[in-house]
Amino acid sequence: MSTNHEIAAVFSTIADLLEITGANAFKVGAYRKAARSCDDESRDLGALVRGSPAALDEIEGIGQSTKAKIIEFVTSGSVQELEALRAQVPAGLPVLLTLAGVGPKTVRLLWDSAKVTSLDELRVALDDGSVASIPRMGAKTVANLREAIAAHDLAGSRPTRVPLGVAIPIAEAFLARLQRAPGTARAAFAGSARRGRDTVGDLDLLVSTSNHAAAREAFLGAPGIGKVLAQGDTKCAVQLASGLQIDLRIVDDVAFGAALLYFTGSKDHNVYLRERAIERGMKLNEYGLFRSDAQSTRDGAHVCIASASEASIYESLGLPLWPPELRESHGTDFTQAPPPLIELADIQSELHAHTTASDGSLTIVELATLAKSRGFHTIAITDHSKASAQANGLSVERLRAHIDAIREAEATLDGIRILAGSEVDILADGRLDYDDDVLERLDLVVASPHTALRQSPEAATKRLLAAIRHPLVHILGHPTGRIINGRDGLSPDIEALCVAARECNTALEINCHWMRLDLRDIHVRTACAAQCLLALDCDIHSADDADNLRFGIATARRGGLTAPQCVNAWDAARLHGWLRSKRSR
DNA sequence: GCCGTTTTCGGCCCGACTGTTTTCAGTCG
Repeated sequence: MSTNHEIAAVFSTIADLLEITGANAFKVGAYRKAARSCDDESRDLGALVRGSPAALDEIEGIGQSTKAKIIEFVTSGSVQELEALRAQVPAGLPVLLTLAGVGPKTVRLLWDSAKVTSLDELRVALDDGSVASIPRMGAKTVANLREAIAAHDLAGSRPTRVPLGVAIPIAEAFLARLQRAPGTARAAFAGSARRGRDTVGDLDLLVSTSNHAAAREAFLGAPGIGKVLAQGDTKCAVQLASGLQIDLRIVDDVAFGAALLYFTGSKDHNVYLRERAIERGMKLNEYGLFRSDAQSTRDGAHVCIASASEASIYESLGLPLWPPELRESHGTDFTQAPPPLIELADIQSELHAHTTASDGSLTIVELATLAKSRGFHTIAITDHSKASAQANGLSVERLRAHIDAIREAEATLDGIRILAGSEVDILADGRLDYDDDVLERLDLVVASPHTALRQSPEAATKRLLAAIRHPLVHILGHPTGRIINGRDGLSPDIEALCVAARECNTALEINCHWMRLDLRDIHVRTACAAQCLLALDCDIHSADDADNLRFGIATARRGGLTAPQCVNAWDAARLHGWLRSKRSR
């Protein structure tokens, strides 16, 4: 776990414990926000404390108290206030907060009235009737508690967040149902999926319709639903058998923009917009932007200032329209124009693809045809190098023959450049898996770490810097090697990598596969600030992999990437000029 | 606990659904 995650966990735990003790809700919220900020911070907090602690002041939601605790944690390994809270609250209580429908008030009530201090004691208290004897604890609540415990036991080792690439197809299947329902005007997914986060905690769907009941029925009648969590006239929530929760909001079409804005978030961005509305004598909710003295419900739509589109609401608040991917709180100044983020249509080449020669399922010609069908001007064939034996990596002899085959394929196909490349292993010590005389013969070299992914941050930084600085390397492939919900991968000093990449004109890859998304969003932010080149590649092993580009684009946009900084968005002349610049011949 | 174009105190987004209640508290997003 990184230092940032550890500190976030400290603040999150403090928030949980404070909440159970009945502390001021705004104080609890401040700790939760501090936790989010630490998790989202791209710089290593440990390094900041040791190098430039004043920089902590720039982090949104970090004030004097939380800053002192960050320093305390980094220098001593613990936080006194957390230890003091732990002494007050039984260790087994916070887990009760994770039960569905159970919040701090309920935990406190169970603790005070039934002497419950752990999940096991709650089970006993439910069985012996002591929970049922508590005021306001009726039969239904007892049943819900039992179910929540069962769900908690079942969830067990299941990751709580679902990869974007798994969530989006589910969202789109639901949207297709909603779009077929009578009365539906518009349907969209919102929430963190629309903001393009690499994983989502749940799915947020929105439908505008003249027939709320039909939309609700279409939603609740979808296959795969394990449990209905809520069903009202404007809001429904279900849990799929897989555990994924899906929330649906149903609104009239006139409020679609306001609802989309509200449901897209982030939470912090909603608070920002709503506070800005208040400052200007207005009120913002999911039905629209209203004069603050006006009726704010759906019935008051006739006096609303803006509601049909997100753009109209931003404009009425005196703000430019911000893309969903940037609606987070990183100290962004939302009064300024957002950067012109890269789009799917900007991508003109694929520079990381595997054939049947190593571990891909397509031939050279099939890959080239696929790239051509996408309107690309260039595809690079980059099969694995010899060290990746598990992926049938190519020996030098096989690589030589492969290069010939690629040249031959290019001669037979019009309208697409086919580059002879390789995804070369970066060995644990930073050396590459082919000698320079072999690399020199390739049009393009992607250097990637595949093994020794648990080495120290220092060793990883040294290893990756060597690859970035290698004069024959064009792209550093999936730099950390992380697999979402699978392995953490390397934790190199990303800022150092970005600075070196800029100096050497080497691109850092955003691997678009939804299991990787590596670099991740916060790393891309660092890369954009350092103005180094980035590559957006699908690491194609089969035809479907090309569809992962959207996920990489989302990650790139979250990092603030614009087209000129992405080598795949360059026209052929510029791209090939850059590739040749790393070859002496 | 954080924050500032009505600043160093006094605020802090807003609404839906559920369960247990005869008007609301708790939870959630």
